[in-house]
Amino acid sequence: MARRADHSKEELASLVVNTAEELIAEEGIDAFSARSLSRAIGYTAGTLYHHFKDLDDIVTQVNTRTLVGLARAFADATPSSDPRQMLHNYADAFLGYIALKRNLWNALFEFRRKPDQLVPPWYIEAIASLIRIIAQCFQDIRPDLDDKVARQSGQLVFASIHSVVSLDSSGRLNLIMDRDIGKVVHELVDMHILAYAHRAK
Amino acid sequence: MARRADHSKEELASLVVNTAEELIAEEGIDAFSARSLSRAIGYTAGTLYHHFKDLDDIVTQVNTRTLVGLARAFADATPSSDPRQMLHNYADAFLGYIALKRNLWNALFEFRRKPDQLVPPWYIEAIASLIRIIAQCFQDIRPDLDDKVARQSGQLVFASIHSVVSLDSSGRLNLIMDRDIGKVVHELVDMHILAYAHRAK
DNA sequence: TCCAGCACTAAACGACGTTCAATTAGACCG
DNA sequence: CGGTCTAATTGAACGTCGTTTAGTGCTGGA
Repeated sequence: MARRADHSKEELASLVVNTAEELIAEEGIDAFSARSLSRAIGYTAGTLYHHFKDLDDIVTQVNTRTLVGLARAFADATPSSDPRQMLHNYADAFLGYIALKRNLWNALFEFRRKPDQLVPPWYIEAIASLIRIIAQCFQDIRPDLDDKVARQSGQLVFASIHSVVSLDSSGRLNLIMDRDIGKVVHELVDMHILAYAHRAK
Repeated sequence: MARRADHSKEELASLVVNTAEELIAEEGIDAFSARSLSRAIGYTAGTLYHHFKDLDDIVTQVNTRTLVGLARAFADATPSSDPRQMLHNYADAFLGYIALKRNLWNALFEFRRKPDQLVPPWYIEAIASLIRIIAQCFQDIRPDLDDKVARQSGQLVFASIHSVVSLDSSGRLNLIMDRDIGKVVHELVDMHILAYAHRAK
């Protein structure tokens, strides 16, 4: 066959990314493949490669959406004037978002790009902006401390929570602990708050 | 061909696991395959399946060795009478071991077993015993606290460090923070000590 | 209306994990 | 020693994967 009038270049591109997102969300990243995706959109696998560099390219676009969605979830977190409470609210926003998009979140960290391939800079920036939000809470708890310290705490708490969550999503949290993920995350938040509040000036 | 006198059943089994360990250590879990392993030992891929259930079975045996090695590294950690210092020494033992066996450590957490497959119980026990060692340090810092709390702190610090290390090994730590893994791990330890020391009774 | 160029397909490549019929070397028995 | 049974090993096969490419025919512009 040859050219089809079914979709314009742009329509096809967004059809691909939309369908990829649905497939990953429903079946998980392991069941996702060039062939299953092309089958789902009614084209051949080869067609994907005329519109995208490779599968990584497609997954990366899906991942970007996932990160944007998390940013929105943070923005929608229950407000509070107490920075400690706010940290817990962010934690809940995080937990809620991930519960909703488990497979998509896993794709962000489980999908194996080719060895040398470097992470797109807007990934880093998207995460950095989330960490800035968290760091602001720490800053509010102890305004006398250097904001470098607050940023550091923000990174640490984000990394800690991410790790626990990803252990949980991949079914390996019970390798390390026997408690519920929600409990653990809030314990971690309390821990970081407690440590931060007692830091030497 | 048929039966060969090259190796006894036991010899072949340990040849397989030894070679698998070497291959994973050198090339990483991604480059590891039934075909590359069988090529390395001078047998056909089919032969592997007469001695092991599947590849998962082989990787699991390698992973068990990795865990045992980590336990030994903990046992060999620099002793100290100060429990806080000791926690840092364990952290260094952990970092040192992983620096040495990066690919093997990644295999433990990156290898994707089939969906339903459950983690072997001695995995969990091996990790639990490491956490007990860590929890003991916490207990020593504040003997007045319940030992449940100490265990909980042990789990949290283990999970946190594990996560940061695995983010680092998979090249994703810089998604979240810009600092050296060693620095980050010791910051985490300090944070957990600080929080633990200030816990309400 | 014609044609160049583009979008698309189908087939192919070399990998992967896994299975299995066929083969045959070694073990055992008489 | 000869025969037979057993179990270890092979090689080919199946269906999967990501990716490439030659060829085909539709479509937009002249």
